[in-house]
Amino acid sequence: MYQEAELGELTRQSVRHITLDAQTNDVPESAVGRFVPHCSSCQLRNCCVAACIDDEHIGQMEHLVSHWRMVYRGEAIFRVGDGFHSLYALRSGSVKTVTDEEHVSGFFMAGETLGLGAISTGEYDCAAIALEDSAVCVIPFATMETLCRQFKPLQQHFHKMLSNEILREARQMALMSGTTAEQRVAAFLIDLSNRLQRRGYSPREFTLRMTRDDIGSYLGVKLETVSRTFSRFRQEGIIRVKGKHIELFDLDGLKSLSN
Amino acid sequence: MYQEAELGELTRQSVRHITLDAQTNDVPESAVGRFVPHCSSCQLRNCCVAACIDDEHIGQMEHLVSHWRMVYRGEAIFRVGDGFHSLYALRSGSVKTVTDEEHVSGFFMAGETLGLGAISTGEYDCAAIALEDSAVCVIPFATMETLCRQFKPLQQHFHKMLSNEILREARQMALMSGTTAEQRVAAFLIDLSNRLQRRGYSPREFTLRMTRDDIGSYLGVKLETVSRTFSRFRQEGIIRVKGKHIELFDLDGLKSLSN
DNA sequence: CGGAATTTTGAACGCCCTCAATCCACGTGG
DNA sequence: CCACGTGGATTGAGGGCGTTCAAAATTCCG
Repeated sequence: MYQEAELGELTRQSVRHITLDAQTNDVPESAVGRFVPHCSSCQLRNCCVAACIDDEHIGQMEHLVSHWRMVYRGEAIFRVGDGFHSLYALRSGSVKTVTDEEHVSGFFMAGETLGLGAISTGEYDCAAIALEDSAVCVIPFATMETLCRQFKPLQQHFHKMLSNEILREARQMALMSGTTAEQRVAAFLIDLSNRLQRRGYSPREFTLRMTRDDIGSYLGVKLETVSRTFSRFRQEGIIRVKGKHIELFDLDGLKSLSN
Repeated sequence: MYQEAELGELTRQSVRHITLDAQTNDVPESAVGRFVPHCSSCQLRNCCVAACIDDEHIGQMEHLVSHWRMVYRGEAIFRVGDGFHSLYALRSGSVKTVTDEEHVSGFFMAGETLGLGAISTGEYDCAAIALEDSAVCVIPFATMETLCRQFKPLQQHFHKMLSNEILREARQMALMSGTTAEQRVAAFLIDLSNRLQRRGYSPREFTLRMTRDDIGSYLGVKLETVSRTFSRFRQEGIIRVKGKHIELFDLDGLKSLSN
């Protein structure tokens, strides 16, 4: 039995502690939890920023995360051009990143980190938009650098996180160069399936949190092409799609299509 | 007056010091300079790994670079699957990176760093092939991490280098999504022009070190399309191409075409 | 329950790819 | 010095895949 892919327990039991920010923008500001979360008891500890720290030192990592924050569906964690001060570790929910020119550059789920592209310029190069109600841990970057100088395992893990983002994008570039729409859509579904499985969800049945337009933008094709490809896969008995709900009947078939 | 874009002086005056590696592979091994290069007197100091270090501490950075190495045209600095131990700072010449599936993922010139994608997995995810006779500084990664824990400016600069690579690829992905072949080729030429200008070369006239096939793979189009686009630009009086030699008559025109 | 947003499906078009022939630059050897 | 070979570049013709435009169906959400 797999757990349902929805807003995690952790965030919900803390909702009563939320304090609303007084200086709000014209845009409705998200609720902000001012209580420091506990990495040591976090369910995501194994796949998150602190994945490298052993039990002995995990206590010292609590300083890494200043607080956490709720982001409701459609709201932005950060926008293009915002000053960069923090990384964001996604605690629950899912998020897309979008460039200035409306190009979707990535989809993120629990345990993954947002904002790595902003380090070099000092401002975010893309906007991070919640695809469903989500919770993020706020990691002040200055603190991260300080701790990285003190804890070698954290430093090494952080370097791997950065490098991994480079790899992810390199793979995406290769995918978008010289492949058909069918291959891209198949690879997209396989990728989602893998990442959900690693988090304890079913790899064969899940809910797409993004629109066809988002998927198309991410894959470099039009939304109609995504829809048509889904339909073709369904006619071939490989998948079942009903709106955002999707079932993968033939994972191996999809994998062979993605090459 | 711009200097000619060719093998730099620095490497040539050191050629007499080259010692050939005794344990060579079946592949002819490149010459290896065993003498530690001097960052403090390097012409590339401003754009390279040690760009962040002030005069007071530059002496301590010499330990960062263990030695340098010649790589002749067509030779590999590293290959896919090779164990990752070092980063490579390109000292002179130019290099392309190629994935397993023959996809060209990047072109590099003097001062730029190769191998950042290998940190996360411990092996290189692409091959680095010299497009002309080139020289690279070898930077053992363990040393880099140690020095990053000791020198905050170096740590910050290194993080920016990693982040910058993320940005570069994100821009490339955006370029390859929803743009015409014409826009891609124009953007490619503008990018090359900018990077050459920053290095003191002419932004309006230079030599393409890579083939049309390389360019096409990098941009996600076929080599014939690259050739045709060059020809069209020439007919419109925007550029002049003769083989690998290229002149950009109308930089502003190209820039407006790339959007 | 109602209206907007999203998705699906159809038909025609166009950009880029494929296949193929020719041309050109360059290095090699006769 | 030129003939020759080879890899790269150019150009043409035709076809296919994804786009564009459009309309209908469905889903989602307040």
